[in-house]
Amino acid sequence: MVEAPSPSPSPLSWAPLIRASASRGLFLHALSLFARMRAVSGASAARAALPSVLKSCAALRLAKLGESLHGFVLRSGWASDLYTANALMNMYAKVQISNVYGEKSIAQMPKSSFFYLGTRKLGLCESPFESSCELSGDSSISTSLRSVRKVFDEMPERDVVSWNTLIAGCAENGMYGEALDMMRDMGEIGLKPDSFTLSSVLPIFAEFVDVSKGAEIHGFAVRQAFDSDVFVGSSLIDMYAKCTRIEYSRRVFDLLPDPDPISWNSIIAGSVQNGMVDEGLRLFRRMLTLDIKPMPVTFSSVTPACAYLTTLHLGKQLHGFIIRGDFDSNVFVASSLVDMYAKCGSISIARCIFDRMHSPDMVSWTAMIMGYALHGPAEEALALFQMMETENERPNCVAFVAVLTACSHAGLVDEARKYFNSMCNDYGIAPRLEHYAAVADVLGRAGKLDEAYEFISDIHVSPTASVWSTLLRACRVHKNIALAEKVAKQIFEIEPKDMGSHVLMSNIYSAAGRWNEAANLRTAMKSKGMKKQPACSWIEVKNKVHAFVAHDKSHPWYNKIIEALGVLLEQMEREGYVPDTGDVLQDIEEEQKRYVLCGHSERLAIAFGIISTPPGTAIRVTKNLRVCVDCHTVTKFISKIVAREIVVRDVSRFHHFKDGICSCGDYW
DNA sequence: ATAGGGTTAG
Repeated sequence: MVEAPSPSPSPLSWAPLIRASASRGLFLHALSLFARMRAVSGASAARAALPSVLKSCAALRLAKLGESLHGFVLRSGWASDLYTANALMNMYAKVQISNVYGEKSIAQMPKSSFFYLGTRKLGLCESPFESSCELSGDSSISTSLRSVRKVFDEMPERDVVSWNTLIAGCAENGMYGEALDMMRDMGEIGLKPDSFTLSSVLPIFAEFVDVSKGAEIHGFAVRQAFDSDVFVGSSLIDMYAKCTRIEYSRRVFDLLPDPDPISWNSIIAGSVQNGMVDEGLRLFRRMLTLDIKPMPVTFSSVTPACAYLTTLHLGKQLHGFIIRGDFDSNVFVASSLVDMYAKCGSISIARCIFDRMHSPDMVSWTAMIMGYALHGPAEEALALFQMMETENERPNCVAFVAVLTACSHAGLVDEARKYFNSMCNDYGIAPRLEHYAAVADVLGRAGKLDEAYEFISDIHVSPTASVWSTLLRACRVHKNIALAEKVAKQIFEIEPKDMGSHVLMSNIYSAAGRWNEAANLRTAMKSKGMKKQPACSWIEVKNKVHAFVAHDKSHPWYNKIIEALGVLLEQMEREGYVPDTGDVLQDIEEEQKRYVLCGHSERLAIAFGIISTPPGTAIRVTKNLRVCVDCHTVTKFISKIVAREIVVRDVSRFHHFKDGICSCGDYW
């Protein structure tokens, strides 16, 4: 990277050399050249090279060197130079400093590291740079920004670049109001916002999910013909995607004359995040066929699609790509892999990847803890949480969602209370609905229904239907009809068309033999025009996904599947299986109910898995609803009869069936 | 010469 020093160039030819290095990304080389130049020529020769030198400093995040260069600029009286001042602003926007310049006079800064560099062996940074790096905490971010502002304020003249640098600095530091005010201010003094300005402010509307303001910017971009700029285009795509207007994102993308890898990533990430995972995968494949090189971010955007679909074979293919591209050390990529393997049922592979990460961040820890929470071994989840705390990683609110979910899935009442209190008191995190829901769930499931009711009633923000419905489910388990009715009333007020709760309540009535009320509820559902989401299960066999809905005869193997189920049913009945028809909502004869149960989609998927794979192969099925009680029992029997491990992922967790036992301990 | 866009956990 660093070329052998050539004979000293004449004073005038240093600057172009330095500029060339910086523009090729050889920042360290640019700094070395600058140091050599300082050693052999006077200060005035440095002037033309300063913007590139400051840029290199910014790129390498060398705060102390940047400050001492600032001192050099002030002492030389070049602070009024437009390009130099712009570069200074940018430098402060990129590095982290601990004091605003001026508080400790920058002009008096020691002629430190970069003069020292000149006498060192030219080459890679050892001490001068490492010791000059400031690795301070969050509080210094706004400190740096105040220095950006100060340079800006003291400039004798400013151009669009000066304004854009300040606006971008504000936007990146969450000072959204200021950024937008400044965009208006620059317009008022006659400087028109350009494509740089727009791509800096558009993420603000993405963050605030303000599509109307974002669309105003889009209109302006179209009128000024900035909409073919890839930077503006990518932030427009992202803005619309974050505002759940993925169709607009797509239009912007399709109109981009020359999308770059980041534009591709914006549309792929947007599609996946909006649930259009197939489209996201299609776009990813198209990107590969167009020979556009994927980047680490591309993989962290696509991998969640496999996690969502439970398509382990696709996920493994992506993992292969990632390893071949040498992206697996990227934290974002590794975290998405941990999550993907956990959600595809391979918790042990997830753990391997997690253990090999050099510096897992909060997202990585949380993905792993959530993985255990979903699979059942709550001890592992709690142990990891504790390990994380001892490593001085500060859990955030999502990490607590994960650990509370682990408690709730394992019925650990005391631990749930402990973590909830620790979150509020030790970490000062305001509990959100997800936290209340997890604690209410575990209380309710433990039979402490009244305590759960009080707990939810105490929530200061208004609880959503989903928080109450955890309690409704507990009421069903503990057969408390009075409380169930009270809870259902609350739910139907908030969410009159909540399907799951109607079904649950109707089941509660049916189970108690109160057929009239159950029937009334069903009539009400019909009159509200509610349609039950069809239950669907799918399974991967030989890298192909087979999907089943209840009583779906469309699968080519349907007859074989029913035949196999019949054989299994006979064996089960010999071993003492009695159908539990409590979950069958319809008011029909018992014999018909049994028939309904037999058609449940996960049974079709499991039976298909058994007859289409060699004996002993584990079977992995995913279902879009919760497993019903009877299917859970049946699957336990089947796992024993055919001596197979059966892994079922339903909407809330994984069930690992083996030898007639399920990892959830029949608690879900 | 100096400035800009996209990513992972719920």
